[in-house]
Amino acid sequence: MDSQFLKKVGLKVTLPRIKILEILESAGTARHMSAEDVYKALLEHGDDVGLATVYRVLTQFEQAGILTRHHFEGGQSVFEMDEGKHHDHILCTKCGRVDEFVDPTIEERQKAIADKFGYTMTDHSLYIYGVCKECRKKEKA
Amino acid sequence: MDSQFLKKVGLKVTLPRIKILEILESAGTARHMSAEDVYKALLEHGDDVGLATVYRVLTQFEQAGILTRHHFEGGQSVFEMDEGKHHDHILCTKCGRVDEFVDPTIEERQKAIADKFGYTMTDHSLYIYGVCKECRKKEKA
DNA sequence: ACGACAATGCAAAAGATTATCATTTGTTTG
DNA sequence: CAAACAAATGATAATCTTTTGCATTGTCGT
Ligand SMILES: [Mn+2]
Ligand SMILES: [Mn+2]
Ligand SMILES: [Zn+2]
Ligand SMILES: [Zn+2]
Repeated sequence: MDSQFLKKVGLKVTLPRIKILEILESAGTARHMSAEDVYKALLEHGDDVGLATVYRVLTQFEQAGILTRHHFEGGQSVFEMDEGKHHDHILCTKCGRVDEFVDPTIEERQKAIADKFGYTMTDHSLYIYGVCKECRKKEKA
Repeated sequence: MDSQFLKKVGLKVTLPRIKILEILESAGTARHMSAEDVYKALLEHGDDVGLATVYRVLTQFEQAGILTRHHFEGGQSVFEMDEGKHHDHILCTKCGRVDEFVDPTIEERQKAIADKFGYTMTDHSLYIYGVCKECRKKEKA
């Protein structure tokens, strides 16, 4: 949260890092942001940070465990504050809406599958794609 | 399989398309190939096909339902012959090994989650990442 | 305040994929 | 079978996202 946090993970407390943290923390519903999203948000706030720095800092935050990186369909990486609790995502392919969920049964089954194939599981990614309720309404109209 | 298949889906029977089909069909264990992989395989066979054509044809085959496209971690799209039966993947992050599985319980739970959130599910992708047995052995040594 | 070293910004580079367009090839027709 | 037309190809340029090089600036412990 505060900048002492950065020191703790071995990163110097710089203006770009503080600003980027602020953006991510105050993102609200738009928790899932690409580097470009973060960059634009910074500019809108009047903070002039280079795009390359945004990329660098996001990667550092990811390695420090502050952020989680996702690979939604469509190319760019998206990041979100790591709130400690793992979750997966369901996305609307029409409007880009994102919802989060955790399903203990699925989590458990994944581990079982890894075991069965002799893998030590390090990570997994599950994305469900579909059309949300609002977008279905619009389509009918 | 044969080239009449191409006609059926509205694609002209051209040399590049036939060659690319052959590569994909005879891929064996290396079923999952990137455009670059296919391109290199063609060159090794002495078939001079342009990289742009490989990209175009793979996309066309995907749209025709002959191929399935996946987004494994690491940037490039990978393709595989569509054998009709859906499956998910578990990958070794050390050696690139890929295994395939189907878990009815997970499939079912995904549908339930989509319902719960009011989505009409159109697709989903599940990748489990880990270290395979062979690679664990090597690490210990 | 000083100095060592990390961090930044800009521009160039890289990697993957798509678009452009002149030329070639496949398919249809007579 | 050859002409005619449209579709497909290949070389290259362009795009998009992300990374890198490097000179300059900023941070932090002393
Ligand atoms: Mn999330
Ligand atoms: Mn597969
Ligand atoms: Zn929607
Ligand atoms: Zn392995």
